[in-house]
Amino acid sequence: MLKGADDSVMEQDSASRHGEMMSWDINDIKLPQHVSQTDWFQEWPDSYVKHIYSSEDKNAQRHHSSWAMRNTNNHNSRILKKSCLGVVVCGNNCSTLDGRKIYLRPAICDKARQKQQRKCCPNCNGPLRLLSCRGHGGYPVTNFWRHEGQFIFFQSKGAHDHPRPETKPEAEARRSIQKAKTAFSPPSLRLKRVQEIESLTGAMPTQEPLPLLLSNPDVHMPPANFRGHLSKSSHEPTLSSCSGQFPYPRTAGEDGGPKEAPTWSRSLPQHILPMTKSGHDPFRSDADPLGDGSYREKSPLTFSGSCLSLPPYPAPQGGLSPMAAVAQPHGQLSLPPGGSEEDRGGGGHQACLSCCNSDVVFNLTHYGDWVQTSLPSGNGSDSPPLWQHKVLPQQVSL
DNA sequence: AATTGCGGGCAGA
DNA sequence: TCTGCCCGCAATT
Repeated sequence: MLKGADDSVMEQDSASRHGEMMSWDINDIKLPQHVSQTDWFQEWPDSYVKHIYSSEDKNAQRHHSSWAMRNTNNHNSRILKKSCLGVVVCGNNCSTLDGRKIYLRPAICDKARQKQQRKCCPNCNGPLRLLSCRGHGGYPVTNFWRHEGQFIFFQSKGAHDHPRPETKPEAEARRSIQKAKTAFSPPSLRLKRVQEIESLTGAMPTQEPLPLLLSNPDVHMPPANFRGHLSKSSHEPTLSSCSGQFPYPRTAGEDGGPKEAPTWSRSLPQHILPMTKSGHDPFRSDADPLGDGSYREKSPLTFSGSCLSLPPYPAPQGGLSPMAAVAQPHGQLSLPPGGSEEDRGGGGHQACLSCCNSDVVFNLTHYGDWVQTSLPSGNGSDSPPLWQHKVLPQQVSL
């Protein structure tokens, strides 16, 4: 009987907690003031979810999202509204050799986005196309942020009907790579340098993380609510988050994420660059590789990290390195007929070096170098996970 | 150079 | 009145 009573109490607690967490709307005059537990920051909120973050949460303070969200004027200064810009895809719908799609992050600024769309697909040089978000009744998914006291209320309306774009750090890194590309020596010289380094080390040189976003049908993305089932104490320094799922846990049982992954989640881009540029970001490496605070704007020759590994040299069978896959300037690499894209990896490393865009190759190398070495504690806002290199590439799965 | 937030203004439902 | 969207501005990164 006592147990039954306890269960009843627990159920009531659960129900009240659920109500506390969910029975509000961002437009309510009065939002819950007594929140027993706040949520862990969600990088990829999707569907009609609500979250209550601590006002101490730096990500929440800055209204971050890994979706490309632009500010939208809703004529309400109390509620910040953002709408999704979708994802930039290749107009040729090209795939890399291992079947990945190109999913770039739309620039937030209109001007920058127009400029971005005039550029070419990094994989096939084809035109880029903005795939608009239409997940909210034909309109873009909207996110709402509202600061109330010690809490920051978040509400998402609509389910993204497009793949995830690369994250902001990835996009920034990609831009810096492109800058470096134009600033440095001509491709022929770079290629030579790559080959020289390879001959010395037996491995690709490490330069910049490759932020190019690719989808990999073979990579299973955990459901959107996966993160919600991680307990705060269960954070192993796993590499699973390298797939783009930020390993932030949410209070157990509070996940407001979608119950099912959207259909396109099977081809979600593989977010391979879990670094971010500021200390409040979950993947910021507090161990600045340079130790001088130059984390954000690294020299193209400095080491950085990501979670994507290159296969041991030479490239193993069955998997052209993502870099090599990306590095085909003329689109589909001419390959022996008959092989599937997944089968084209054999010798890809060298094939890449011999025929692909050496700029990209040069930037490819150290995917998988970074590993999460510590995990958030407390509310997660003060102790972001630390990412440090290096991990043997073999330890990192693609 | 790009992001972010704010706010004016317009149009359609 | 609400919503979506365009635009420009200023501060920040």
